[in-house]
Order: sequence, then C-alpha cells, then structure tokens
Amino acid sequence: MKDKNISVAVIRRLPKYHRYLKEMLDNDIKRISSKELSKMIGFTASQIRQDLNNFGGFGQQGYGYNVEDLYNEIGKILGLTRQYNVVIVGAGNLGQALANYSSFDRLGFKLQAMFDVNPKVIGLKINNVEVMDMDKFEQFVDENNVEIVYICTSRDGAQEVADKIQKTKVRAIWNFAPVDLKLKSDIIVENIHLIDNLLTVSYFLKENLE
Amino acid sequence: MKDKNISVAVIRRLPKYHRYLKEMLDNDIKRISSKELSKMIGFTASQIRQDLNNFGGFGQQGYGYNVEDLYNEIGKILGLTRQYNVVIVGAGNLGQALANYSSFDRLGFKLQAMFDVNPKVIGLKINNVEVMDMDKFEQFVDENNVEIVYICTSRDGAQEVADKIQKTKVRAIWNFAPVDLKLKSDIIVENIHLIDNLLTVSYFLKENLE
DNA sequence: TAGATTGTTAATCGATTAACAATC
DNA sequence: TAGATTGTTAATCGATTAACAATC
Repeated sequence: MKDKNISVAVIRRLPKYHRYLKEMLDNDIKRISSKELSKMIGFTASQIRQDLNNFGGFGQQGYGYNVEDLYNEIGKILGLTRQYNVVIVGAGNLGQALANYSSFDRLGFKLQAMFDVNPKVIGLKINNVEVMDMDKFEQFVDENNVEIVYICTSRDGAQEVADKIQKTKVRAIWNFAPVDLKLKSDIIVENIHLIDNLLTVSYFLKENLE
Repeated sequence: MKDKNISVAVIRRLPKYHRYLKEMLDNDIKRISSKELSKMIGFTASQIRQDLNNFGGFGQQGYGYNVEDLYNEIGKILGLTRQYNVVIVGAGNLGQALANYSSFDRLGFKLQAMFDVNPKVIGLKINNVEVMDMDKFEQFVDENNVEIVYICTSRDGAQEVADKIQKTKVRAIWNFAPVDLKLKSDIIVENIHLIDNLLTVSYFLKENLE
C-alpha cells in the first residue's frame, strides 16, 4: 500500500495536524471543518482538504471531519501504531535532555540505552537508562532490535557513529550533529541542524532592520 | 537595501552553503565551481548559481567562486557581522545544553543570562552564566539589549514567556516548546519542533517497509 | 586564443489555491 | 429539502532546472 508520490511538503505538515487535533481532542471538540481548522493552523482550507485526501476521504460532506477519527488516522499514517526501540549516542547535555523527554516515550519511541566514549559518563543512569561504552554499540543494537539512533555527539564523532550504524540493522538516524552524514545504504536520516536554524533567525533580524 | 522577494526556501539553504564553505576554507580549498559544489552539497549547479545570484554576482566566469570571499559574503547576508545578545528561558536539560554550545557563542550569539521559575535552579551558574528568577526577565532583557530569546520551557510555559516578551524590546524567539506561539507584534519566530521532526522519521520508517 | 564557468533568461515541473459538482 | 462542506478537477503561482550568451 505504498502511498504513491506523496510529497515531502505534505508529510512535514502531518505532525502539525496531529498536534492540533490532539489539542482539540483534549478540549472535547468533536468535529472540525477544513475552514475552521484553517483558521487555527494557518494553512488554507483548500490545502488541508488536499493534504488529507492524499490518504483517503476522512471527511463527510456537509459535516466536516470527526476530530477523534482524524487524529487516529493521522497517527496511523505517521506510524504511531507501534513502538520503536531507540538508543542515544552521546550522553552530553543534549543527549541527556532527549533521554528525559517523556513525550517521545509516550508516542512509542522507547529508549533502550545510551552510549558514549567518555569514561566519566559510562555507567551513569539517565532517567533509568544506562550509559554504555560505545564498544558495545553494534552488538547491543542488533540484539535489542533498535531501529532508530539519535546522534548527539560532536560534529566530528557523528560520522564515525554513522559508519558503525551501517554495519547494523538500524534503519533510521535522527542527527543533531552539525554535519551531513555520508551513508551508502538506504538509512533514513532526519537532521536537526540547530546552527542552520539559528542563522535564519539572524538573517531575518538583519532584514527586519533594513 | 531590502532584498526583494528572496524566497524562504533560498534563505534556508544559505546556512548549508555557509557550513560547506567553512569546511573548504579549513581544508585550504581556494576556489570552487558551482559544478563541484553541487557534487558536495547535493543541490544542482543551476540552483546554486540562482541562489547566489539573488544577492549579487559573487563568481567569475571561467573561474568559479573564491571560497573565502563567498564564505564571507554569505556570512554577511546571514547577519554574522555583529553580535546578538541572547537569553535562555528554561534552565532544564535542553536549556543547559544550549547554554553550553560554544559554536553559538563563536558565531556571535552571546548568552547574557538564563531564566527559570524553579527555585532549585535559580542561582546556579551554567557555563558561567547565571540562572535568574523569571520575575527579573522583562527588566533584564530591556536593560541588556537582548534581541533573541531561546524558549526551552515546557509546552505550557512557552506562551506565558511569549506574552512577556511582547512587552519588551526583544525582536526574535527561537522556540523549542512543542506549541505554536500566538504573537501580535512582528516578532520573528523560528520553531524547533522536535516531535514533529521525529514523527516524520516514523512515517518514513513505516513507508520503507510497505 | 580556447576552454571553462558564470549570470541570466526561458522552459519545466510541482505545489498551492480556486472553483464547483457531489453529497451528507 | 436546504445548507454546509467535502472531494476533486482545473487554474495559478512559484520554485527548480535547462540552456546558452557573455566573459574571464
């Protein structure tokens, strides 16, 4: 059932729909029209209907969309119907921050271990998860069916981690290091390039003044 | 000299150029053609030339681009010719992680203080920067010409911070809370919605299997 | 000069918006 | 039934790619 030709732009909007629908659900809103949703979320009503129709007719003419159903459907599309085993490489401040996010856990991203090369942090427990020696990385991820690795190392350490990952069954990387990883296999990579994002802030600040 | 109609898509590619040019500079590469750069960075040569020409003719026919010059020009465009005073609100794991990033400092983003409402962290020093009581936020940012605030609070605290910001001279927000801030004034907002990004990972993981 | 490569215009491609018939 | 709102096709808009004259 490979959804044919759904553009990345659409995919990247889905989590936002999911977030707003969750909020409505929490506020006991039962139904929503594309027009009302448009006002809240800031996409055009037309775009909303187009986006959702890529995946099926979730609405009903004259009525709109059932909030709970739509929330669940989008969750399914986003792959939230099962759990994912994850590990974090790099147990510095950022790695520890991610380890402590309960919302990831709640969505099904289950942290199994953390890894580092620094003897000072190896052995620590962060949010009940052990920091292990990087030597044990490859064996651990394969034995524990880890599918996603969050890379929270320095810029220079990241590619080494990526190289190790390529020898395992890990299928996706969430990369926080300010570098584009070179990968041969078809591993999924999502980058959070903080500096890139911060530089757009300074760009807009500068533009604002001129 | 308002650059007319530069699309956001172009702006968001600039930091990546900046990053790759820095790397070349560090490796003593003196010049680069759009064709060679294309191979490295993964944009088409045509797109690279189009992008750069939005801001001026930085290249030379038959030669290509001078790496150092181009790096400096893009730095200027991104507003890296001066310093920015910043504060962090929320001194939890993430706030502390950001406080410790030396690369932000190196680029000119100067951390002046951190703020929190939790008495347990108020008074701490993170990377030589004091965590202050949120009560002092408005006075501090205006007295210290703070232009950017990194919001690292919980989802629920973020809007309150945004409301306070609107009473100050702060001009930009870098928001890490999983919520879209409601702002009246023309404050610049860049969001790092971690969960949104993670959900695209699970989407692609799911797609990969089917 | 000949070769290389830019700057820039034109063509193509894809995404967003508008419009409206279908239908609840 | 009348009104509302979707699903979907067509029109528009904008971004990317191709092509090539200009020129170093």
